[in-house]
Amino acid sequence: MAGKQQPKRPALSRELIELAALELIEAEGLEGFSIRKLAKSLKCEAMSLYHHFPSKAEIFDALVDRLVRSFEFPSGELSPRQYLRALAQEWRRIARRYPHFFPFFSLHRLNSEDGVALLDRIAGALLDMGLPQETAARFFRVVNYYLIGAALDETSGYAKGASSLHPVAEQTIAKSYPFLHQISPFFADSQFDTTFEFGLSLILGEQQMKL
Amino acid sequence: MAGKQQPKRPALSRELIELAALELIEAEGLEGFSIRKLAKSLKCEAMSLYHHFPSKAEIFDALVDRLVRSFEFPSGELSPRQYLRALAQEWRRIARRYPHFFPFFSLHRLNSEDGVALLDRIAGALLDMGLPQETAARFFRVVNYYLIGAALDETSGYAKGASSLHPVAEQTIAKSYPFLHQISPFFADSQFDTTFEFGLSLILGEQQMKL
DNA sequence: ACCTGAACACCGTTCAAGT
DNA sequence: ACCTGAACACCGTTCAAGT
Repeated sequence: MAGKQQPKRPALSRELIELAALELIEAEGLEGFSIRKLAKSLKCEAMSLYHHFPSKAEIFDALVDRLVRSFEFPSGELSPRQYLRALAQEWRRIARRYPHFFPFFSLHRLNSEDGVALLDRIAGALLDMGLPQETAARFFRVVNYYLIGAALDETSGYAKGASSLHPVAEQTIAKSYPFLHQISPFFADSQFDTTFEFGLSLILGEQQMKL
Repeated sequence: MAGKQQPKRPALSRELIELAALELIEAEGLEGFSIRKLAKSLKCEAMSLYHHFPSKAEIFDALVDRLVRSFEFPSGELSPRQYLRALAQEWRRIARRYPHFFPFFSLHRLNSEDGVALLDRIAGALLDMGLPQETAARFFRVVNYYLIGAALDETSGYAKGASSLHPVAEQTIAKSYPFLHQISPFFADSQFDTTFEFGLSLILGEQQMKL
């Protein structure tokens, strides 16, 4: 009724741009993402986005923070091991929710305000378990190394990841690489959970390799 | 003496191009690399490179294979644990030799002929230790996850990696994030070796977390 | 066989301008 | 305040051509 004309689309906002960016990345991959495509998906000009973010890097930074803030801490009465397992599974959940963005996320230092808050809370949980500072620090990092490697494998690894342009055929492996062939069934996607738990139980000291 | 004119520079070859590419990547970073800059560093036109490699992706593939072939297996009388430690250190050596290229390397499946040969040889070593196929397979992957996470941290992590564009100041951490502040001295570069060995000893079953 | 230069379809970003 | 369009300095790659 008002004389004002209705806009064809909702006004842009950081929130809207971030959500569209994540969607685009998950649809097209990190390489397939561009500011210009993002603008198209939002039905605006590429330059309009610069009113809300000063650069592409700032958009990606905001996405890292968004993932960080989505981290949900376990609640309830949990033993230290149960708590650590829950943290690990939460990490995996985020990786699997954003498989294409995850490599960027995991190579990024978490030294923004949101990132530091997350790290501080995890550090607090480890110290709360009674671990000495040095042990807590080293263990924090060791578990993190494992989670990053595992999540990268799950999201961009064996089956889905960047392949060689000249991959060796399965039959060639069967014929010429007998050791790899013997163990390769356990490298299937369906084996991920079991392998992940195995490694976690080694690191958490619930089981020990006999070598 | 011959009538033939001397060329201003040696003829291009895959070898020459690969070495120059690695040098450029380590000098400028993965993002800073381009076919055009590579050509400039070789004093030729960008298009000349296409006579030797059909695409940029093929060059990167060749670099992955080059790193794979540079992997040196331990020799001499070694216990299983010593052998595994030597493999881990060799992985680290390569990561540190090519810190800028390493993230690309570690996100790439090793399913080229050279890659598969490397994986097969490592698989053979694990089976040789008497590990059952399933254990060998899962352990292979678990150690690999750890090595990838650790090497990424060492080459592009805490101190050197892609930072937030709005990093939190050290003093702010000291004031507002007490848990992180307590453990952060152990996150220094100088602590890498000790932390790395700690995690490795957990995974190799030489020591167990008490939680 | 080996290399070149112009051209094409993309990038991120600057700038000056429009409402 | 919010958005636009032309332009700039880059990309990887195709194509037709030069020796």
